[in-house]
Amino acid sequence: MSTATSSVIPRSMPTGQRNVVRSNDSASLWNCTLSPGWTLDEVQVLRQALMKFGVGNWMKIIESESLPGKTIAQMNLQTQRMLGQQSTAEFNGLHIDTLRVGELNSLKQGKDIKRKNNCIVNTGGKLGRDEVEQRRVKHREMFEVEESVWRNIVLPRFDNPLVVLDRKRAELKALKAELDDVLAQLASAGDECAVPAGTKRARE
DNA sequence: ATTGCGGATAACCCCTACTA
DNA sequence: TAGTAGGGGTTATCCGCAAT
Repeated sequence: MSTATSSVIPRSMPTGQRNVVRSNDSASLWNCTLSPGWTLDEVQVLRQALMKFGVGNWMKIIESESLPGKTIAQMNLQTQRMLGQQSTAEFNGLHIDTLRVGELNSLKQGKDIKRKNNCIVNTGGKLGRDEVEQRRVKHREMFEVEESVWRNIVLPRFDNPLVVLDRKRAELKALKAELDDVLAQLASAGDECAVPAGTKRARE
């Protein structure tokens, strides 16, 4: 079979020669289902949340209930992916568009640029507090969006699936109790209406 | 031309140590 | 306690190549 092309783009390799689906490609996450972890919508919500609350303010994002079920660790990892670098401290508290930083990081080349999963990782020693602060000031000048913009960002709110599950369990428990009550009433009513066996047989 | 296999690579997430 | 940095395991996907 000639190499079949498809509009489906592999998520795991967004660029390159192999962005086609061949007949012998297995049914897999990228051509059948969403990958586990993050959906595109969730990534966009996180991007908006970081812009609104600032990088690193995970508790505010959790309290906003815009990303139910996501842990701080998951959000931090996804932020690293969007920024294109592992170290996020230098963006802490900044209201930035993380994908804009990520685009610039993706263009960086050089022998001192070490990447892991497309994220630039630290190769030198850990940055000192002063250097982190210097970088933060620089990033604020370069990337921070205007306050009037991030203040007006409205995040979607979703029910926490765990809360919904608990609510449904409580509902189920109440319904079972109600059912038991009704059955007990029926049994009680049945006893009261019960016709002596002999009488019934005589009527038949 | 098509199919199947297997090594290489990427994506995702967990875990732990550490810091403030 | 919250957050950061980094290592590493698991799984999916890519892609070359041999066989049919």
